[in-house]
Amino acid sequence: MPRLTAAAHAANRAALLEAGAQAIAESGLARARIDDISLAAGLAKGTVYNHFASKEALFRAILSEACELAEGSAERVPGDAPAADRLAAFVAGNVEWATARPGLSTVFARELLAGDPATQAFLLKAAWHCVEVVASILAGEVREDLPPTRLAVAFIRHASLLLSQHRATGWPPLDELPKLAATLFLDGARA
Amino acid sequence: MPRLTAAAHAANRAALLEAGAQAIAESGLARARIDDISLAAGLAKGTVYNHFASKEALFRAILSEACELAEGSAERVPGDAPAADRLAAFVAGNVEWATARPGLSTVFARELLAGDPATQAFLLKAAWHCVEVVASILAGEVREDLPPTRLAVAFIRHASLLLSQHRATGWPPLDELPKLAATLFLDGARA
Amino acid sequence: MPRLTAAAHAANRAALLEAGAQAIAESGLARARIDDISLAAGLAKGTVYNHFASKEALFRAILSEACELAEGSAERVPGDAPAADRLAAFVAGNVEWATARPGLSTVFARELLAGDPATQAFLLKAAWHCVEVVASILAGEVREDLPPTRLAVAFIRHASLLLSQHRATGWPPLDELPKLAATLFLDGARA
Amino acid sequence: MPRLTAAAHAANRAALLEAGAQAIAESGLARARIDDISLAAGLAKGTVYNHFASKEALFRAILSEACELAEGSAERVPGDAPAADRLAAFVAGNVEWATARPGLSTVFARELLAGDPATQAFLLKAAWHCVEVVASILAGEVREDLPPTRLAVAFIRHASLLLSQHRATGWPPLDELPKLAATLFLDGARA
DNA sequence: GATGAATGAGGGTTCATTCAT
DNA sequence: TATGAATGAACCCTCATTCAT
Repeated sequence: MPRLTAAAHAANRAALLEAGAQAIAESGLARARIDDISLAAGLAKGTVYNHFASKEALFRAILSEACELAEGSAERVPGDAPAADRLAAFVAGNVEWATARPGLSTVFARELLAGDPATQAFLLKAAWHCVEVVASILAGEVREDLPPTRLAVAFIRHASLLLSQHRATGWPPLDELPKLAATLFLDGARA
Repeated sequence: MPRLTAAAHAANRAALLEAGAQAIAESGLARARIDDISLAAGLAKGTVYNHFASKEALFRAILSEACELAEGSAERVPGDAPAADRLAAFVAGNVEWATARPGLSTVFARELLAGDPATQAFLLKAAWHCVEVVASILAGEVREDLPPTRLAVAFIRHASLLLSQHRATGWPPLDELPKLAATLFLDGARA
Repeated sequence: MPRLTAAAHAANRAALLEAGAQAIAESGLARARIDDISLAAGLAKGTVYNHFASKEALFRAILSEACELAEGSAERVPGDAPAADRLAAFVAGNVEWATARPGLSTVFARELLAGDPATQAFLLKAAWHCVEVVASILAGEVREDLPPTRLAVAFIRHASLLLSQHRATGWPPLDELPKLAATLFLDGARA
Repeated sequence: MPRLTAAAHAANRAALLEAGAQAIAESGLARARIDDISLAAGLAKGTVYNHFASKEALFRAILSEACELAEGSAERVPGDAPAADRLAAFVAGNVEWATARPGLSTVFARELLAGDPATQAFLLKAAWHCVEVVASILAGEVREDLPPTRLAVAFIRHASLLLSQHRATGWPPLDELPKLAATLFLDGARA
């Protein structure tokens, strides 16, 4: 008989995930401090360990949550539209949660773009449905010498790259980003 | 101070840069240990501090060296060739030193793709000539709505992304990578 | 308060004492965890503190229970028998409860043999009747230069030592232990 | 080329062993603090880890040193004397270093008398020569039903017990302890 | 300049204890 | 009274940096 309602427990967990994502986004996993994370979540340090076995486990949970959001974006891609629109819809879905959860998406993007091999493998496995959806959009659409699954991974990372460039420089504007990502990838930048 | 000593000093510094790049490539800046770096360079821990004021300074020096190599690649781009070939030549030059110095290029790519804003700014400033060369190749070639300098940065990061994907998965093959990077970027993946 | 509740309360307390003794026997006081103890007793962590003010208090209660069992053994020593038999009977009584309560007796023996001075003083005070009974058996029986009370303490610890050696190595066999303890102590090991 | 002479290094190590033994004797392994130990040795906390991989490793080194001293006592036992005198000489040798190194001998005795099985096994292995020497003294001297090696272990622990009783109560006096230990064990306490 | 032992701030993790339910 | 999530003090260990040799 838990003394805490399931809702309260989930709220604490969510607060820790959010605070953890923000701290890790700012400082990286190694320099983010458990103490800061728990305080930012309005909890004491020890409470972190009631929810996650270790800092590393918290980190994995953050990545998993990001993957779930990405999977959600993949699921909402319309089935019957031109390839460019479907790709743009996928990106737009991701931009949406990335805007709502900047810390989370920063951590996700960093690991997707530059994480160590084990973490990248973890991400791709956890978000494999995204890869499949993108690959199915690309299949039949792209040059025959380009393997669709590889290309799907490249596209997802390419979109992350543009989002990170938006964050650093303001370009491309967020509302044009999905379409630009899709167009650049499918048709290139040539005039 | 005799010349030989100066040569030895430079050799030690180079060894530290290389060992530092490898260690940071493997473990990240925070987890790379000065002790391991100095040992891998065949020197004692304290010697690191005769060459660099701090771990952070060593890190900056590593990034600077990578930027110099990138600048070298930019300088060797032919002046009179189709845009795609010139872009590919720039990428090929970078692939070349990246192959010879995998640790160095891994650190460079990681920071270029996912470094914190200050580090990205440092890199772009140190390798600004690369951006200008790429921008000059793109200028007049690309759609009018795409700002060449922004696009140049995007291209450089895009090429880094493909190199990192090659390292993780073997695709794209190294010999096709420069051309693929240029073509994808200019013309897209469409069949 | 109804009788049944009181019985349940006592049962809980007994379960905590037994679980505590086992955990402390295995891991020592410092490393035994309240959480494990309460779980092993089929209760929640907080309940421990409804019965004992602190881990230290639980530990004292465990020692007290062991002392009560030892006192019981002392009381059942026959009054009219040769000294060796009476000593052996005392040891046999202790072996009996030690067999039934291995955790408890392990904790007791450890503190008796190697506890800090305060704990040893606590034990001797709580089991002083044992010392008196053994001393009264020894009085008049042993060499004049040996103070009976000191010697009684030595005998009790000596018997504990043999029991601990039995547990570690299987020797001496449990059924011979009481007699061996008494004989060794009174008559020595000489052929 | 070490910057520290071997002597200075050994002195630091010895200081840490002594300080560690004292701290562990007082508080037990679990409650002894590395910080206190290093300060008592006149060094900083981190220096402990230049000599020992962990608190546990320091503890093992302390036990090993005690075993070496015990082995030394065993080696100095005269070869041609009555069994009781040889046993007493062994005990006297141990009393000697125990007097000089009270912390060390307290830790040793605690583990010998009440350590967990793994630690007891470690001690007996490291001080096995002691057991052999005592067993060879006892062989042929004791009743046939008593296995000499088991009995040797019992004797060594019995002597430790008397030493611990001396420390707690002042009895037996230190100068009589070796003879008393040998006589009690061989001939018993009977008048 | 090179060395490497010493330093000590820093932070992850544990777990006895509390207290609202 | 029983519960168990929250708490935060405590402590081991790491490792960048210093500095005497």
